[in-house]
Amino acid sequence: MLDLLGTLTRTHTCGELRAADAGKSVVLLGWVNRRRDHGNLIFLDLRDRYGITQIVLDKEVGEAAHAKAEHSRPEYVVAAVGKVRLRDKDVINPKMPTGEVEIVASELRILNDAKVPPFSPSEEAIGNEEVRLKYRYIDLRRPEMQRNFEVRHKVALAVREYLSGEGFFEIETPFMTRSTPEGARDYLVPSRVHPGEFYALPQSPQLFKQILMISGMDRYFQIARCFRDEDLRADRQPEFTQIDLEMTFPQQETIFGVVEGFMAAAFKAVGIDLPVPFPKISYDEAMRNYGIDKPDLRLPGLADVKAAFTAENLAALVIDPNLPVVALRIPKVGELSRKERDDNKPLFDQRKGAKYIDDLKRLEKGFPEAAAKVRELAGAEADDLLIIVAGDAATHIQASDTKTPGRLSEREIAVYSAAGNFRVELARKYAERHGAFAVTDGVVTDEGRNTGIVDGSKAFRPIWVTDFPMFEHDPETGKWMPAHHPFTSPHEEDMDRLVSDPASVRARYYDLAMNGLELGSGSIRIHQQQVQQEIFRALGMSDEEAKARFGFFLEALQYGTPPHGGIALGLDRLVMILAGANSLREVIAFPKTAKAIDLMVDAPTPVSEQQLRELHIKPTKG
RNA sequence: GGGGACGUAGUUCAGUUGGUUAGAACGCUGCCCUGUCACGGCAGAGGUCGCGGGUUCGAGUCCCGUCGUCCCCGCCA
Repeated sequence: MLDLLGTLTRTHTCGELRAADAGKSVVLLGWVNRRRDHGNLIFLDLRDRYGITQIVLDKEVGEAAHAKAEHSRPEYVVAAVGKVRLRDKDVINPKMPTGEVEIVASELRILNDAKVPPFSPSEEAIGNEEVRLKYRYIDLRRPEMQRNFEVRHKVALAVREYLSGEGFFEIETPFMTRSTPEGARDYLVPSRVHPGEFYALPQSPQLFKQILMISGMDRYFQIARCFRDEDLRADRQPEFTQIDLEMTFPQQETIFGVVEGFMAAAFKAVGIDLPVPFPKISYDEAMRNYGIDKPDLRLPGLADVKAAFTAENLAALVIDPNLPVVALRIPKVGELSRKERDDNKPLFDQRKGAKYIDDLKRLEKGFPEAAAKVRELAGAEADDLLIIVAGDAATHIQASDTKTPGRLSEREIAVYSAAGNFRVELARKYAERHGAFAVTDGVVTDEGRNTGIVDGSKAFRPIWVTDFPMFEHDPETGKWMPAHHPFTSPHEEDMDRLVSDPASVRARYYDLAMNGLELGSGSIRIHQQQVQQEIFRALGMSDEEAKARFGFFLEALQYGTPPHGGIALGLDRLVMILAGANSLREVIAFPKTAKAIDLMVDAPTPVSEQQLRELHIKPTKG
């Protein structure tokens, strides 16, 4: 028989009572975390979002309350009425913030019972994610998850406060909008009123926010839900949240300043000092130094070691002398065994004509001078893992190595990115040995938040990546594709080469990367209608097609569009980094599986014939 | 669309060369216990070895298919 709450009111949370509260009469409400039954003496650990407090049920103090405790079980919801008592010195629990006190309960009410849960929120590690997602309400009771959502809340709040203080208005844009197929696939919403027609869920509020600039809103932001119907990854969910902003009359640096401001504020809100401004690197430099456009600065970059080899050396090693020769170095990993090297083979992408040398001992035997020079150029310590990556002279691959002065060729990029990806894979695999990733784990702790600001300069390494190429060449279609989105402005001094030499055109486009993760992208937009049309043409889009897809926008551009620009940052990814999590699912309350299923509500599902008829939809399958 | 890992009790996992009645820990149930905090002690319950088919005298174990979860490539302007 369950008890009624009646007029009982919570006086304290389960995390706040301390020695100074001794003697107070209190009412605590929460879930039974654990029960320790000693016969005539029972301990209940009562848990809520704020912590755990021990309740003592002594048969001699209250027989009825003691009997209730005998019947209570983990996850029962109970009310404890009693007095705060200082614990004797020898039974103080130093591991708990409330460990100096306990509640001597005179009354215990069982407000609700609970089935035996498939796993306990009091367990440290739960492995089975399927079960966690199905019983998400139990999973979310775990202190770790509650902490993650506290971080998420604080970050979002700090961003809002900061941007508001900088004059940004938070403005909502529609969820049901027009399909403008660009990059990702749209989620479509059928219209009942307009047979055969569909709304689309926004992939981002891109065009709306640009139109808000045309509208003279000056500074806009939104913590916006976005939808993309693409395959999932650990860091990609079909619906996700972006910190989206746009402003009128910015220079690139103006936007960097705003982002650095709210990032610092967000980190400060969870107790971390994030130094500003963030370093900057051009796309080309990023490729040369890290082999990737989202560099992880927690580990050393690539070193150019071509100078270590003579032409004869390169020929003997079957290395293409016209392509880069670089060394990747991971500290403290040490020399790899034969077996380890074999195991690592699949981690290297050999498809694009790159090769690597990971047996430095053998290189030292055959080419002692070159090997010594490589070590020197790479700045390698004795216990560093050192691997050389170069172009394979024996592979003839179909890739353009036409060189635009000042830009990297496709083949050069292939070698750099093979090295860069290998570096990332190995760094992840040997994370325990080099220890550079461990710092982020547990930086956001209760201790950190309570004792002041922690120095985050080593654990969190943001970097701006700038000057991306405007176009990418698609080898399959032979067309030039926008490297990013087609509303990005080219550099003013590159404009005249839009048609004559598209590969050399730089975009006023920038990414913010942190710890090897792309946190966000933005750009200075095109604000002149003619330029926008030229870009569409350069992309092989006819004027008619452009008009059909973006006519409303091209029209809007003609009514006094100010120069404008902005950025969108993934809130989920940001919180994931702060929480030290390795999946977005840890920081999204109700996420989807890799197959885009919600295991708790079981979505998607078929719908009734009736619903389909009303929407004028006839499925071809199922 | 492709590659890889995994799937055994509620949970985490073990299960040898294919061989008797499939095990452990935690959890769960009952009894005992007044200072535990991962309480302890005794007793007990709990299994379609993901599912389907095949090979075999015999399959958790081998083969084929299928489903599910995770990771990666493609994809994600």
